[in-house]
Amino acid sequence: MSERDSERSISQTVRAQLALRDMILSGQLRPGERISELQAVEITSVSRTPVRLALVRLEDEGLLQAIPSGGFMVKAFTERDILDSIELRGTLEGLAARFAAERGASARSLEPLKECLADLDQLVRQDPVSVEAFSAYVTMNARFHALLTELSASPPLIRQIDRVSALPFASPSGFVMAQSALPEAHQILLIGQDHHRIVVDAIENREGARAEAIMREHSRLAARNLRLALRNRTHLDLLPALARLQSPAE
Amino acid sequence: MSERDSERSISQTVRAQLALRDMILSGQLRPGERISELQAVEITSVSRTPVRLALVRLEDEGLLQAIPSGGFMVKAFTERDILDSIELRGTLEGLAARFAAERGASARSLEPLKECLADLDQLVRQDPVSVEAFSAYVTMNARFHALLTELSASPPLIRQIDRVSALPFASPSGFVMAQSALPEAHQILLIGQDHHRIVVDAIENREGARAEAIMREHSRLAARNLRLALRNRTHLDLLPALARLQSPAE
DNA sequence: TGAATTCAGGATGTATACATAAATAGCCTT
DNA sequence: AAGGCTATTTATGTATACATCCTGAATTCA
Repeated sequence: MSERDSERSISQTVRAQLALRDMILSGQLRPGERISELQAVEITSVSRTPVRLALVRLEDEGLLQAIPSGGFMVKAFTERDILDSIELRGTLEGLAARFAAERGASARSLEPLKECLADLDQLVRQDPVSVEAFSAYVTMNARFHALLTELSASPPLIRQIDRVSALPFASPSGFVMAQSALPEAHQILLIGQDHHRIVVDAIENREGARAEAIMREHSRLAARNLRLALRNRTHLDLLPALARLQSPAE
Repeated sequence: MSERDSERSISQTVRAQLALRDMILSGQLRPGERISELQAVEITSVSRTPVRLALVRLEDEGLLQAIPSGGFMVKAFTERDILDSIELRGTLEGLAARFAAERGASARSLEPLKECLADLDQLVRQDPVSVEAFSAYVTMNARFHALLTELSASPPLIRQIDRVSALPFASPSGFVMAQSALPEAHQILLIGQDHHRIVVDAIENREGARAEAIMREHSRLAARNLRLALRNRTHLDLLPALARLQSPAE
C-alpha cells in the first residue's frame, strides 16, 4: 500500500471518506458535478461497499447532495448559504453559552477555558501577527469553541454544533486564515478575543442572556471576514472550495 | 412478497429503515440494546447491504449510537436530553421566524401560513376538543411549523430544523396527543394557537426580535406538555419509547 | 426535419461469499 | 477456586457478482 503506516489501521470507509472530502474541499471535484460510485472507487482504491458508505456519510455531513434518481453530486453553496450557516452556528453557540451560564458551570470546569483564553491572549499580543501565530491561533480558537460547547453539558446541542461546524466554512476558525492577509487583521483578532473574554465573564457571573448575545455577535465576525475576503479576493486559495461560489438560484 | 403493493416500489434500504425505526420508537428494541446486522436482517427480511445503510441513516437521525468497536446500539435518552432537544428546536424555529421577518416574507408567501392558521382556529374553537380534532390538530400543526420553517428561505437552516424535528419527541407535534388526556388540554391548545397568531403577525410587521422570542416560548409549551405527561403518566403509550427514560448518567 | 422510440451503455440497488476482528466460553494452570 | 489464556463462535468490514433502473444516443417513422 502507498498509505502511511498510521493510516493502515483505519477502515477503508474512513479512508474513502477522507480522500473524497479532501478532493471536494480542494476543488478537484466541482460543485454540481455528479460523483459516481465507480469514479469514487478509482479515486480511493477501495471497493464499492465502503465507498458507498463514505458517500452517505458525506451526504449528511452536508458536502454531497443526493440525486433523486440515485447517486450523489457535489453540493453547491451560495454566499448566502455560507452566511446563514455562520449565523446558525452563532445561534447554537449562543445557546450553548446560555446553558453554561444558566446551569452554573463549576469553577473547576471553567478552568480549561480560562487557560485557553490566556493562551490566546499571548498570541494576540504581538503586532504584527506572524503567520505562525495565526496558525496557532486557528488551533487554539477551535479549542476554545470546543470547550465552550462542551460547557453546555447538553449532548443534543453538542451534537448539532458539531454537525454545523463540520462544514469548514461554517466552523469557528473557517476564515481566520483568510483574514491574515487583510490590513484589518490584528484589529479583528483583538475584537474576537474580547468576545472570548466577555463570554467567559458572562458565564462566570451567570449572565445567560449576555453570554448568548455575545456568541451570536462573535459569529458575525466570521461573516465579516468572509465578505472581506470575497471582496478582496485574498487568500481564497486557502479555501479553494469557495473559489467559485454558486450564484443564487434566481 | 408479503408487503403491500404501495410498498413494493420503494427501496429495500428505506423499507429496512422504516421497519427498524418503528421497532425502536415502539419500544420493541430497548434503549442501550445492541442491534446486530444479522438481527436486523431477520427483522427486515432484506440482506445485509441495505440493512447496513439503514443503520447508518438511523444513526445520524439520532436514534442509534455507534459502538466504538463496531456496530450500533439503540440510543438512550434522558428527560434532560429531550427537554434540550425541544429548546434546541425552539431556538432554530425562532431563528427561522426572525429570518422570515427580517428578509421580508412577501404577502403572497404568507398566504398559506394564514390559511393554516385559520384552519387551526376552527379546530381549537370547540370545547371540549374531540380526539379526532386533536388528531387533525397534530397534522395541521405540523404543517404550520413546516410552512414557517420554509419561510426562512434558508436551506441550511431548514436542513437543521428538519434534522432536529426528525426525533419524534423533539418535533412540534410530539406531545400534542399526550396532552389530549390532560384537564388543561384545551387551555394549552388555545395558548399555543395564540403563539401561532403572534408569530404570523410579527413576521408580517417585520418584527424580527418578537417573532424569534415567541417561537422560543412556543417550544416551551411542548416542554410543559412533556413534564405534565411524565408526571401524570398519561398517554405514555402514545410514545412508548419514552415509557422508561434513561436516568441521568450520574 | 423533427420527434419519438428503442437499444446500448453505464449507473445504482441488492445479495452473498470471504476475511478479519471482537467477544465469549471453556479449559488449563497456578 | 480464581484468574488468565486459548479456542471457538459470532460480529463487522470488505469485495464482487448479479439485477434493475436510468440516461443518452442513434435510428426510424411521420
